[in-house]
Amino acid sequence: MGATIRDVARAASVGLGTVSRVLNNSPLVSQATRQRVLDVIAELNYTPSRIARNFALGKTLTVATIAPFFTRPSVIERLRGIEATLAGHGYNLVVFNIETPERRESCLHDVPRADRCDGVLIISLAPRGDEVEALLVTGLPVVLIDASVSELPGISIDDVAAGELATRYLLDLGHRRIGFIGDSHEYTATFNFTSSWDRHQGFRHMLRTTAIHPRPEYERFGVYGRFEARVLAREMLQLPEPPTAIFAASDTQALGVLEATRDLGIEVPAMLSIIGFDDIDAAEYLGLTTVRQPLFESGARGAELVLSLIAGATPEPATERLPVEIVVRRSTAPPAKAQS
Amino acid sequence: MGATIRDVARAASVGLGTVSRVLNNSPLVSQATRQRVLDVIAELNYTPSRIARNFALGKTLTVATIAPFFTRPSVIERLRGIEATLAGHGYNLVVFNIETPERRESCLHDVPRADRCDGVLIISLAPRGDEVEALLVTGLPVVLIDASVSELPGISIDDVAAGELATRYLLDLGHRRIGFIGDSHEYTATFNFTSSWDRHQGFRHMLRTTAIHPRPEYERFGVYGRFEARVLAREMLQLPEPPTAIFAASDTQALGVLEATRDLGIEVPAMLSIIGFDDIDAAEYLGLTTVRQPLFESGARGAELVLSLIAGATPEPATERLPVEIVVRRSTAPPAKAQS
DNA sequence: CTGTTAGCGCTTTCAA
DNA sequence: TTGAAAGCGCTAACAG
Repeated sequence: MGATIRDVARAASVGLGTVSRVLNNSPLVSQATRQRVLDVIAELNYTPSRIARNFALGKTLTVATIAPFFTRPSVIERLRGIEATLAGHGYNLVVFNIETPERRESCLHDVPRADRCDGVLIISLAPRGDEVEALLVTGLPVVLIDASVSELPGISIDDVAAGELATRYLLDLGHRRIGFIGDSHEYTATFNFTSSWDRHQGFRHMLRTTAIHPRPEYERFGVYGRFEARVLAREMLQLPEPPTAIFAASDTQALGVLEATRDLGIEVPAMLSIIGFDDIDAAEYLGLTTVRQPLFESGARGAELVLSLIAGATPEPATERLPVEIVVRRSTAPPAKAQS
Repeated sequence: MGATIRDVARAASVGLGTVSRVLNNSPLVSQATRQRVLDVIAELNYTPSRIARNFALGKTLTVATIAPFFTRPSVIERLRGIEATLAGHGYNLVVFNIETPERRESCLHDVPRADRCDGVLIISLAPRGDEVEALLVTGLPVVLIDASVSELPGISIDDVAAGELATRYLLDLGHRRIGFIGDSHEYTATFNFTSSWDRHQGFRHMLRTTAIHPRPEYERFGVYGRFEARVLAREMLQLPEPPTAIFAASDTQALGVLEATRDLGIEVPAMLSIIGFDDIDAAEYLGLTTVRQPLFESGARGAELVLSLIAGATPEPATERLPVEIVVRRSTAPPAKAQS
């Protein structure tokens, strides 16, 4: 509780600096002295003060993570990855949960400051032009996870390509009437989430490539969440000519679609194929076919990246792409009968 | 980036202390001086260094939270509550995710130290005798959330009573063959989780009170999780004389039971009533009857408590009990036919 | 009301 | 190899 480096120095009859040196494993200490100091340290049950150390070093040994909606399984999984690697390097993880646009602003503005943290991780939120500027000005290492911006380093997947992948999978199965359920523009714009939008781009592109006209009634957007998706899916499935397959921008939304089929007595995959995105635990559990992205790894990799930047690496503002893959389970199958 | 309090003092031609005073809203500054300083601060775009401030104050402005298994919905909800109130008070939340007994040890040992944080919150883990001692010795404010120990302040519900409540509800519905699915002792002992155990105690007690003999085959325990619960439930439901109702120690486990009924073609609630615990989002969603406990509030309240202790309140080592209530939804009903 | 000064506990030159 | 000394930027106690 109370011993300071000075107490140790005195008790070991060495200079203050020497104690500091053994603390920091400096090679400039004789074996004998080192041992003596070590003994005294143990005896006094001394532990160097982290605050004092940080102050002297001008560092915080802390990485701040700004994340929207803790409650989303994908966010948590990434946080787990971050926490695990940070802990392995003696860094603290301080978290900021964003649930309103106001808080997004204030966190983006206040958190990235050298006296608060040594680096910052931002999950799923793409900073806007001026925000990027502000971030850059701080000089602090910033890395984006699940978002990308040309001026900042990031870890992400290629959402457009992943959207194409999912769509192509459905197409290859023989589906031609394919629906998409994702986040509404108004909603994503508030926070500047980009993944749902990108996946939708991929969806559209793949459809066009296959000479299929996107039908507006097959594309519905709402606030992220199971409930909202369920409502949207219900509407879509009650169309005179409903889709035979639905691509949901996230597993959570796919679960909503699944609920809708249950509400309507539609058999999956016999009458409707569903593909989700993320591969959260529940997906495996419910037999949902989905596009798997490395969630935990994205966090771990992002943390490694900030750590290396903190250690002095030059910030290469490139987005590192992680691989995705389709995990086929029980929610997809060829359509009941052929159609044009 | 660079301006220090000294720069401000110089530019405003005042003493160092005066700047500090306006920074800390001390009333001992004339309005005129204050304004001048404020102007210079704005002009220089100065922000006081948090690290230096912390060092001078001997505080960290940080609360550490030790939580097992981020991925559990209940843990996340509590964390949300903690984050929200901490943020509202300018405190940082640094989190530690426990997924192994080793990490439990090391966190419990290393995290609660004055140079790391000003207070600590521990979720769902009850420290053991010697651990409590060690905690007490640090002199740091420690509050338990969803756990209780006589020497430490805590926020919790009365799990035994809640277990009785759930059981009584089933009993009142007319059920007599009631099963229980909870965490195995080996599992909870590793981390020293206590809630499942306590709920089981309540279950047993209420059964006895009603003169019903607990049947060993109606009580199954396994590692926490949907999958494990599903397996256990399946076994239980395939008994020659299966229970007509099951009380699961958590909603997550109740979901597993629900899956089991689906596997077996058992109708809920016609053939089997299910009651869960926690009232996580999915419960409402799936129409699961459950015992609701204030998750978010427990975090918020716990955070308020540490904050008050940090502010100097005397640590009253009492467990504050939060209320629980049964939320009746579609997974419970009277048994199909009367039985003794 | 306000300026000055003495640390907080550690790291890091700089000499020896 | 080692000791001594100079801060890191801020707060708080002490004179004015």
